[in-house]
Amino acid sequence: MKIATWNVNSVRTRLEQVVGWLQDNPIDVLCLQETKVVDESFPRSAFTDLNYQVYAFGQKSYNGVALISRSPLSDVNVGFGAVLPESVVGDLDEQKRVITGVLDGVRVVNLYVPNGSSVGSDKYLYKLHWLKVLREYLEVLLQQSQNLLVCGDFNVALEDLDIHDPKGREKQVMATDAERAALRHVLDLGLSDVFRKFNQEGGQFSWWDYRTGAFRRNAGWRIDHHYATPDLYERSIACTIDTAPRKLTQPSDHTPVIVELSLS
DNA sequence: ATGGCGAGAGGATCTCGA
Repeated sequence: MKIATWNVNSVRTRLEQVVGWLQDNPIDVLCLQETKVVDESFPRSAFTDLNYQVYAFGQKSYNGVALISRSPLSDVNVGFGAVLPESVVGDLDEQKRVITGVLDGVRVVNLYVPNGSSVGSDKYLYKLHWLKVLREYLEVLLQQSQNLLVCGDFNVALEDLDIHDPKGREKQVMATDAERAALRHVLDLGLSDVFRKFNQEGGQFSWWDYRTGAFRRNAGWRIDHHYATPDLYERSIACTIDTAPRKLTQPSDHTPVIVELSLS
């Protein structure tokens, strides 16, 4: 089973590239983030024409996640509110950042973690709170299934190895100790970074700023991740970053990360 | 320290991303 995560920065603007990539890479589930479109306007037919199923959870202008799956998914649900009480979720589901479904006994959780804007800002505090609630959310999912693949745009670089230039990173959003601690607390539930099982090198990134020619300089960050529960982690046989879409004209600033699981 | 670039909404120039 192959699953990919890709922050496309508007699925409508990127539609031709996403469909083209899917034709070249016929994977089982494609997890999209930053679709930036309400569900009624999601370009479904572009995917259903390729015999993929579409499950979308979007909003106007911002955020938005979707699952594009070759086979129908079971038990699809959206938002933290699907499993957590309103007293915990509050208004967090107003931003569409969570969608999940099950394929062949694997629960795929597709996340778009808040960016956090700048350290100490309201959005930064929102991000830290969101990660706290994420832990509670995954804790409930783990009671239902021992096979979780949690992927998406985490907007956190866990190690200095995941940043092209970690100098001054403690003042930099996506790399502060508080963000790393919040994500590690989530992972302490028993989730492991599949990419690092196969690759311990630096210089391996999934996002490059549009500005200052960052991609040409490989001045990137590895912030798009696949995390797996122990059995799935054991069964993972590859995890790769495909930089090809980032080289196209008018690209997303992120590129796909693909995981392969051997479930036989 | 600041801005660089790009998308969406709306119809000039904002907000937001990371």
